[in-house]
Amino acid sequence: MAQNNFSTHHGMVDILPEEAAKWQYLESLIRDVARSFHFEEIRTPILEQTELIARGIGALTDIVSKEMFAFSRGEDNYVLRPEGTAPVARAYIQHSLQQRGGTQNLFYIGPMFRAERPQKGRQRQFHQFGAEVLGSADPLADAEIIAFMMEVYKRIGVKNMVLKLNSVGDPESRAAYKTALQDYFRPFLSQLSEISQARFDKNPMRILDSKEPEDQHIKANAPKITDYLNEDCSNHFEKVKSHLDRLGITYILDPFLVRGLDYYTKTAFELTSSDLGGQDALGGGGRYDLLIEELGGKATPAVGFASGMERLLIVCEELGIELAKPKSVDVYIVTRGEVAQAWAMENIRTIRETGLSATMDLSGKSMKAQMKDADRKGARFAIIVGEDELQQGLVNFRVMADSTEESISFTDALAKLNT
RNA sequence: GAGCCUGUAGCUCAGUUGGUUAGAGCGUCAGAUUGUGGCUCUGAAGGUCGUGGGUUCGACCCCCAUCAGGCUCCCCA
Repeated sequence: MAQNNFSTHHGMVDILPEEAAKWQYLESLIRDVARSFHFEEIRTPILEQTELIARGIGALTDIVSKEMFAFSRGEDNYVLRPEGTAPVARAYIQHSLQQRGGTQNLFYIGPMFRAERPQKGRQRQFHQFGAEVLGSADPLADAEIIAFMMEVYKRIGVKNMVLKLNSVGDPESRAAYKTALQDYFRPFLSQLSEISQARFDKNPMRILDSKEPEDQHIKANAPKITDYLNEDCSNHFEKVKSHLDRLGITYILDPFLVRGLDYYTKTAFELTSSDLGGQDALGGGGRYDLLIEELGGKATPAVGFASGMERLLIVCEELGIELAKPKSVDVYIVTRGEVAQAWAMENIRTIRETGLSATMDLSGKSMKAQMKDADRKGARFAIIVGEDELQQGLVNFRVMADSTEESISFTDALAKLNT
């Protein structure tokens, strides 16, 4: 044991081989869904300019005000990206992706960073997969994004999910609503929780999001934003709902659903699971028609979602969904003596070239130990060679499952492997 | 950032009111089987008892701090 025990930083974990196999499965499933929806992958840097995140997500949000991993180097300010949408929007502008024509239907999978206090389902480095449709104001895009998200969970077999849907309106609708909300809450101001009181002036909509017990009965009768939507927002919302109905995607309307990022307009949604515990959001998203303009691009309507990989894994664990079968190797070459080791090192390539997986002992263990290793690795066949066999031009070909073994040429063994 | 709970081998856990060399199962490695896995038997390795202080003749056990994890908030993925 080393004297210095290094470990991962607070809230950051290693993904060990058994876990990594599950990740590979989930990632490939997500890629399959992306392929069938014909969304193209985009990979953006993990470090972005701090100002991009602050401007995109909103300086007053929790993420920007207290959860960023940021540092400076010379003149430049770096931040580990806390979410994926602002970077994708930045890339869209930087590379003039609208020039590719049509809407840009993009997806991503990757690590995100937020300096929150870790707990189950919440880490400082976590992973999201998400998708964006950039360049469409049509409710079709909202429906497509939600359908994409739901398809991932459907293919995995996740149950007990609730899709919450709301519209947070546009600036005009929101201004009217904000006034109505403040008028409603003002008489109760002293009874509200401290947090909610602080939100009263700047962002009264967030009061609706409160889980503080003293706020619940007060907010229960608060005006609903859906009653304050202007005609454009209202029509949009109705069309999103009817598209979802047509797709057979069930949802519940949650007039108090307010998301924590400033850039949302119109559609907002969140997918929650009762199998998650305290951190119950599997994913969420919405429309952000003003973000790209805010970041300096041409006004471009867009909609997207983001989902947590770790939370998806927790849900699968809770539901007993098997994500990864035990990995096994096709062929294990067991050797005795240096001549045989050298022969194996050279000829294992031939097996691999046929498309089968093959491995051998790399540490000079006894044959018994090699056999045990072959068993542990789930080898279907063992090819056992020593100097005697090599002199006769033969190998021992063993079928592990039934322990049958025959002495044949390596060429014949190769033929048998592929039957 | 706040409150509560937990922290003993790689893993899951024992450890008697504080009392000598801290245990088990699983796993790992080796032997029984001088060239052959899964079962069985035998043996070995593996622990600064999360870390650092303090109390005490003596601390895995009591106290404080700290780190890490869990739960509830906050908030989100």
